[in-house]
Amino acid sequence: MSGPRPFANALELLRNAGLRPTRQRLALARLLFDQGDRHVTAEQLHAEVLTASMPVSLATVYNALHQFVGAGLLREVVVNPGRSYFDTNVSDHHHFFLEDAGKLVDIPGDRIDVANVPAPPAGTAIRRVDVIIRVEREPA
Amino acid sequence: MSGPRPFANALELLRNAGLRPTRQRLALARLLFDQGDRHVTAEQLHAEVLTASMPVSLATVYNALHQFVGAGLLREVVVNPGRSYFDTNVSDHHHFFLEDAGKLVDIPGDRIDVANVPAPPAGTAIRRVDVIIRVEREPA
DNA sequence: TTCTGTTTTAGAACTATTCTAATCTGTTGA
DNA sequence: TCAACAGATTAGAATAGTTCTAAAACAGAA
Repeated sequence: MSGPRPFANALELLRNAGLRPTRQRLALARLLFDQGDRHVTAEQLHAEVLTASMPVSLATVYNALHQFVGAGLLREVVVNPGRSYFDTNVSDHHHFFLEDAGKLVDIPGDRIDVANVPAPPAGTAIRRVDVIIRVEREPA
Repeated sequence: MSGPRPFANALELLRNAGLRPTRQRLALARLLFDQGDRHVTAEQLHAEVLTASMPVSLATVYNALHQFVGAGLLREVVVNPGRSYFDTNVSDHHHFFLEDAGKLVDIPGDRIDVANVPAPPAGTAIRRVDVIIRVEREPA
């Protein structure tokens, strides 16, 4: 009865995804989905859930993140070698990547046009189009 | 006097980039630039240079790849967490990424249109726009 | 409750990459 | 030509992020 959430609560969200609503997954789902759109790394989320006095192991954080991606609740964004971001916004959109700060900023799908996409190589089908606009601190 | 190369030879290419033309860098530059456009990982290039009976340490391969990127001879493409690709095509273009095979395929810059790019966040300037079209083996 | 399959966990293992400190090499200038 | 020095290379250790393993804990069904 308060925020604009796609599901009534984390429990229902997990049930809909066919994931058993364990304490750990509930805690993680709440952190991820009870705020607006977020871009988190596994380490960040792990730190948050520990701070929230709900100890969850790092392995479980990774497991849950991947299960959420598999269930379409989360999207993995790759911008940096050796570190994955998980995006709670799974609608059609793209990203600014602030290289200095290591931060992602959403660009709504309708705020950018990608046209004339050539046909994919023979025997393959397009799964997704990712546009990443890398920005840097403006030279003084 | 044979192939279509942007520089007469690896030696001149390194000199122009302000890099001392050592044996190792010459060997790597030849492998990278004497063929057409390539997308290699550090490990792949290391394996190639060893096969070519010119032992070069992995650390040197990484050093050289980064120096080549810094000199604008190479471009780093990030599509996978935990593995970098280096692209010898530094002109304006984009990529198909064949997820099953882990292969990159160039899309010439003029074969795709990215329009209406929104203004970058305050205080930042666009450094590069990357379009990655992820494709998968066509479902049978 | 008890049972069963799933989930969680600590810690080890793994992969890609970077660092370190010693050795070597290319270039410069005498 | 050669000495000297800055820069480059190297093996191996170290690091970061992630995945794996095997054992213990748990959720849900009966």
